[in-house]
Amino acid sequence: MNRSNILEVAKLAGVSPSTVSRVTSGNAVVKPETRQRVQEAMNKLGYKPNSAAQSLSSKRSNTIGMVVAGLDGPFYGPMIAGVESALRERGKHLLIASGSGTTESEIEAVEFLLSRQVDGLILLTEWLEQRYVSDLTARIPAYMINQYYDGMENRVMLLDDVDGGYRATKYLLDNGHTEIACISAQEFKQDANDRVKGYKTALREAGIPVLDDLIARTSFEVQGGIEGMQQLSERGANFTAVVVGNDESAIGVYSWAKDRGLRIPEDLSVIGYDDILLGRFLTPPLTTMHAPNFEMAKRAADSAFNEIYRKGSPLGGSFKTTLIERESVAPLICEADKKAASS
Amino acid sequence: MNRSNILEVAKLAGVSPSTVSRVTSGNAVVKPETRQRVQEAMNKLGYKPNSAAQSLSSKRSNTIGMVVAGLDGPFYGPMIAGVESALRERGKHLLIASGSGTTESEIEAVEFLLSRQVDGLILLTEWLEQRYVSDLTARIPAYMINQYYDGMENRVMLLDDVDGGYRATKYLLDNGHTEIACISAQEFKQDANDRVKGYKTALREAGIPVLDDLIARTSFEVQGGIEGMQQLSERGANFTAVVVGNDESAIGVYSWAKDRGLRIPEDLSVIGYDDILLGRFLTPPLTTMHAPNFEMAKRAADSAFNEIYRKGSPLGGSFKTTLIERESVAPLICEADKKAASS
DNA sequence: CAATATCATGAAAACGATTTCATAAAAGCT
DNA sequence: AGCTTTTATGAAATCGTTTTCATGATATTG
Repeated sequence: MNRSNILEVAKLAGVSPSTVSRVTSGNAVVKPETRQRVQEAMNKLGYKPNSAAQSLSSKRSNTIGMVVAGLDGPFYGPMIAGVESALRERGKHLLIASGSGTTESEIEAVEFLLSRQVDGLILLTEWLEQRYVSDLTARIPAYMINQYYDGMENRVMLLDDVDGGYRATKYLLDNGHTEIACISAQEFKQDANDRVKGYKTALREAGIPVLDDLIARTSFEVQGGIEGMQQLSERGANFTAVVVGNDESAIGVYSWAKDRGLRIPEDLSVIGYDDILLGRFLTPPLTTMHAPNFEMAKRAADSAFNEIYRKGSPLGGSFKTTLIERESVAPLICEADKKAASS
Repeated sequence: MNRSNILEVAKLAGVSPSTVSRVTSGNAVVKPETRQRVQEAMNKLGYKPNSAAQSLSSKRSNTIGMVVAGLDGPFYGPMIAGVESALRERGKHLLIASGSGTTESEIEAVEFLLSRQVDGLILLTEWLEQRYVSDLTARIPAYMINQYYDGMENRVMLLDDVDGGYRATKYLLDNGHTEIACISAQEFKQDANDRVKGYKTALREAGIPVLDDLIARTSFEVQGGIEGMQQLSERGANFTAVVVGNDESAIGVYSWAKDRGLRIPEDLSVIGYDDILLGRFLTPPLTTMHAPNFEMAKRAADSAFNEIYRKGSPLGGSFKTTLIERESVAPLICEADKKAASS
């Protein structure tokens, strides 16, 4: 298979193995004509460096590990794709390990990757604790997507969830709604909190009092949407629109509404968050805040590459959502007013 | 980080490095009390074998490569999860590379993995050609999921698509439908062909003539469903139910139907294939044939492990779909008849 | 033009395991 | 008890690179 090694190449090119190594790794000066000869020899032999030997010798695995919280969610795909493509472009490898909804499983995934001597880590986790992550970053460069930890601002790709929540709510306000509910995930979730924060800000800014009764904290799953609506309705809350923490739970809201004979958007306007593939095919198509997941993942990978293999400085990033207008939000009042509001 | 090496462990345990190696790799006899001592030494030092050194020395990477056709589809997640979990349980690693809808990109992904010296390959590809795959399997053990290639029966995890297509159609027939259309993907797709084959068999068996006008071959994407319906309608075909090649294109059918004011299932019964997450949340929830993707992927990994690391013989597998009854199929005739048919 | 700085390369020592071969000790056999 | 087989271990070679150090050749400088 990979028959030829660096010695054969060296012999054929009439140089020493060291020189061949300098050519392949690219991080040393080689006289152009020598490089040329070596390259020809490599082509002729179909030489590919043995990566195990490279890793052993250089103490680098040329591999980045990625830990994802789970693999069945709708947005892990694009994120993995983002990291994979960025890394592959640069000849680096991606090792994936997935958790399964618990802190322990995520830690186990991290340790598994660590034992494989990855050069860096990209974390797309949900349950890791601040303390653990702090310790971890002392051992290895770790980049986080959409999860904030103290003291590592510059290795975090952060979606501006406050802004996202704010703009989602604003869109509803602009459509004439004033009684707006909010369903989001648990209090210990940073992103959930931020989205709620944006929701509150938008309301206050519009001079509308924030009522705790209109806020339900459940989870980011389909079931969370159902439970959220359940809670709101048990409290006897009145609202014409709801800002949902993510698209998956918006599906739950749809399902709850259907069971109750509530029409969307006529009886209830719904705005989601994430922009998952399927939102477009719900009935009605879901209006949502698009999260640039692929881009964030790509940036995390770029950033990791840059710091780890190019000795650049760590580079975080802040990303904004974009409003995707579809059909789950209806203006509360007449057309004329709507135009006035959006202008 | 991974400070300690095999020598330190050996010294602490009072044995030779060879013996430590025999303990860690587990494939040699070591006296129980010696093993015990070595294990204690390893624990005390927190020793983890350096996998690069292992690979270099043993000419094994302990890594299986997986090539997926893309990363955004709804079923890659579960499949990757299946492979990942099976491999991790056994201490092996998973390297992923993804294609992007072309033969070249898939080949590139394979070669990338090969250059990383993976010990085996799991292929979840769509565009690789018979010839290439034949050559490939001469170089490295490769397992296929849901894709059949000549001469490698025993390394293929095959979903019985003929049976699936048959049963989907049968279900429609049992519901009293006799004018049943079929939408599936291109002729060069094995799985698409098989599903159509099952459809035809069921029809014939029921004494219903198979009409080419009722069969549209487009693609397995949402757009494929839309185009399929378009074609059927342009031909002026009459039908009360449609067997769709997969759930994604069923979404297309839904969308086409909605645009035309066609109600599902009152005006048109639809049955899908795959059982993607979102089917449950469509309006109406999609009746479909569940494909055991996670299990197939897991089995592929088990099989690869067994052959590659345990010198077992290659092991293919055949899997059956299960009918998931939801609400997109309605009996064509009265309730009494339906009961009679299903009994 | 000598003295010095820079460049391009080679020799050889790691890197940390696995594995073959040899051998001493223990067990089995007649 | 002597001989053979089996079992458990160690010594040493090996895997294919990278990298440090040394060195000869070139270029630069006052």
